[in-house]
Amino acid sequence: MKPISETGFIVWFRRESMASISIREVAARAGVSRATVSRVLNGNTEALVAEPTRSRVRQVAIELGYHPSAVARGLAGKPMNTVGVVMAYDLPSVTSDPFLGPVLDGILEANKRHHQKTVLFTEDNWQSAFANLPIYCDGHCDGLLLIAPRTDSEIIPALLRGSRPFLLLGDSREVPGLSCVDIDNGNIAREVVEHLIAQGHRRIAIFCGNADFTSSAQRLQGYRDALEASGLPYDESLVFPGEYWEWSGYENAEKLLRLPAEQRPTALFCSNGRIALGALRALTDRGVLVPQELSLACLGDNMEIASTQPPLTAAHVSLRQVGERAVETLLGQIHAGLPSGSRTLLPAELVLRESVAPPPSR
Amino acid sequence: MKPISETGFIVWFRRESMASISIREVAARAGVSRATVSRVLNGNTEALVAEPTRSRVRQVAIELGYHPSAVARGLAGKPMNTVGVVMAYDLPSVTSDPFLGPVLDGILEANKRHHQKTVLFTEDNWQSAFANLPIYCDGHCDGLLLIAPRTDSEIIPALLRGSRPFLLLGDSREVPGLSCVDIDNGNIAREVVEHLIAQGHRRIAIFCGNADFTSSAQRLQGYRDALEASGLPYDESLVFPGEYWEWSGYENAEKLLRLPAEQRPTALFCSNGRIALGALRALTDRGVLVPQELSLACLGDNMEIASTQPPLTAAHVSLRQVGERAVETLLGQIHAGLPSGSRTLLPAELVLRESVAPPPSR
DNA sequence: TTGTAGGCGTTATCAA
DNA sequence: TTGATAACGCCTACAA
Repeated sequence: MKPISETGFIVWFRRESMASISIREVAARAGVSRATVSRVLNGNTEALVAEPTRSRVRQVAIELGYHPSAVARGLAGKPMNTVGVVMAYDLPSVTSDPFLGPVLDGILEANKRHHQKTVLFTEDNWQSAFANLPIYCDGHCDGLLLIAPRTDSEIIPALLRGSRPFLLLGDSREVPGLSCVDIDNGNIAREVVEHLIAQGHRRIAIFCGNADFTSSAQRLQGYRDALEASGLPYDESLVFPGEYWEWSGYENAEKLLRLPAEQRPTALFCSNGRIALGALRALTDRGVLVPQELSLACLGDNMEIASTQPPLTAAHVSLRQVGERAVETLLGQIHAGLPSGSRTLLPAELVLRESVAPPPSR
Repeated sequence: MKPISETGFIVWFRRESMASISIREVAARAGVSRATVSRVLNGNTEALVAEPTRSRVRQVAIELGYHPSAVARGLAGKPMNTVGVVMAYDLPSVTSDPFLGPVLDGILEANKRHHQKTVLFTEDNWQSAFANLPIYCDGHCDGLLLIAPRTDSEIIPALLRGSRPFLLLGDSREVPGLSCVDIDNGNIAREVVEHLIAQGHRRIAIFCGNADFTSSAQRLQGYRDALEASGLPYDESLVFPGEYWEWSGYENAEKLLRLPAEQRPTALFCSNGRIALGALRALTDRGVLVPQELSLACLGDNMEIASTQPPLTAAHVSLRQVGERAVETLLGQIHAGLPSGSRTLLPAELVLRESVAPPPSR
C-alpha cells in the first residue's frame, strides 16, 4: 500500500474530492515518471522527450484537466509570473486619483499583455509599507513596483539591500543601482516655463508640490533652469511652497494676490493640475482675469483641466505609459536579467489652451 | 559535509547572496528543530513550546530577519491570504470605469482591512477568462471574486464544479449554490419608477442595458413590477432595448422623440447613469425641456450625474460597498467555512434632484 | 530517452 | 516539550 497514490483509485479519489490533480496522476495514467511529465509540460525541455511519449503525456494531461500549481513551481525556484505593486496612500479612492488611476491602468494593461498577474499591496502609509515589506517578498511575486514613495522612506534602502527586483514608479531620485520610471519632471517643467517666457513674461511665479516628494524639487529646478537660460532672476518671493492639492493652489493664489502690484507676477506655473485647479478657482473668486491679468500653465493634464474656464495650457503627460514602461522595465530585470539602475524619464507634450497670453502692457 | 546547510557558514552565505533566509537557519541558530520554529512563529501553536525556547527562537528570528515564505506555506496547505479578482473588460481604462472603479476601491479597502493581498486577473473577454481559469486556481489565491460576467459565460458552471471558494460580484442570477453580492437591481428600479408614478406619470419609458447582463432583465422587471403595482399597463413600445453606454441613451432618446405625440411618455427611466447622460444630451440637443416636457430618472449615481443641467434624480448605489461586502463574504467562505450560495443584495437611496417633475398638463 | 532521488520552505503527525 | 519524518507539487541533476 505504499505507492497508493500512484493507483487509479487514488486518481479517481483526488479528482472528485480535491480541487486539482497533480503531476502524479498524469504520470501514473500516462505510465511515465513525474520527471517526464514535467519535461513535456514545462519550459523548453519537451525536446528531450520522445515523440510518442510526449503526445501521450499531453493527451493525458488534457483528459485529466491537469494544470501545474504555480505555488509548487514557485517553491521550486521558477518565476510566479506575477508583478507586485506596492502603494501607500491615505486617499479614499485609488481608482479615481488622477495619478494612481492612470498609472494602475497602464500597469494592468502591460501585465495583461505579458501574461503577468498583478498583486496589489495597499497600505495607509509608508511606515506600514515598510513594516510589511517581508510580506511583499514572501515569494508571491517576482518583482515589485513601488509607487511614489516619499523621499524619506526607509523602504528603498531596505529593498536595495535585498535581491528582489524592484523599481520606483513616479519618482526619479538619483541613487546608484536604483531603477526608476517617471515623467521627466525637470525638463517638462522647464518647457512649460520656457513657453511662458516666450510669451513675454518676465515675472513668473511657481506653486510647488509637497516638499518631501522628489518630483517637487525637480519641477522647481526645471523652473529655475528656464529662468536662468533666459537670464531672468530667480526671485524667492515668487516661489510658493505647497502641496499637490487643490486647497494648496487656492491658498497660494490668495497669498499671491496679496503681493504689492509691482511685485506681482504676470504668469503662474503650477506644479500639477490640482494646484492649478485650485489657483484658478481662487483667481476667479477674486475676479482676476485669466489670462488677461495673469497667465496660468501647469504640469500634468487631466480631463478636468481641459474643461475649466478658461481651459488650461498644460504639459500633457501619459501616466498610463509610465505604468506600462515600469512593468516592462521590471520584467526586463526579472526575466531578461537586465541590470537594475536604469532611469526612464518620459517626456510630455505641451498642450496650448487659453490660459496663457502675453503679459498685460503696463 | 552533509548537513552543510545547518552550519554558520551557509547561514552567512545565504544572507548575503540569496533573497531571504529560511526556517532552517533560524532553527540552526536557535539550536532547535525546524518544527519548533514553526510552532513558535506560526498560528496558535506557540503555547506548545516552553517559554525559554520560545523567546530564544523569537529572538533569533528577529536577528536574522526571518520571514516565512507564503509560497511554501501555501504548498503546505495554509491559506495564502490572497483574494483573486477576475475581470474581463474591453475598456481602455479599468480605474475610470464608473462601475469597476468604485468596486475595485471597495475591494482594495476591505482587503487592506483584512490583511489580504489582492491579485488582479484582467482579461479582454470571458472566453479568455474561461481559458485561463486554471491559472486563477493555481494556488495563488484562496478564493475568487468574479466581476459581472455575462449571463452566458461558461466560467460559472466550471467554477461551480470546482472546490475553490468564489462569488459573483455585480451579478445576482439565481443559481443554487452560487454566492453573489450585487445591488438589488429589481427593487431599486422599482423604487425609482414608483417615484415617477408618485409624481403623476402614467406613461413611463425605460431605456434598458445590455441584453446579456443579468442586471438588465432585473431592472426591467423592477420597472414592470412598479407599473403593475399601480395598475398601469405594460406597453412594449415604451421599452427601449440598448446597452449601458451613453451612445445607447442618445440613440434611444432620438427614437423616443420620433414617437407620435399621443404615444410619447412623460417620464423616462434609464437603467444606468451613462444611458441617462446620453439621453439627456439628446434631449437637450433637440430642445426638449427636462423636466418640464419629460422627466428623467435613473439607477446608479456618479458625480457627473449630479452636475448635469438639470441635475438628475437617481438611485444612489454604493458600488464601493458592493466590493467590500463581496470581499467579506468571500473571506467568510474561505476562512470561516461559511456555506456558499448566499445572496447579498444591497439597497439604494433615492436622491431627488431637478430632473423629475409632475407631467405637463395636456 | 527516461527514471530516480533530492531539494525548495513549510506544516502536520508521530514518537520520544 | 521537542524532534524526526513525511508530506505538499514541482523541478532538475545525475544515473541508467
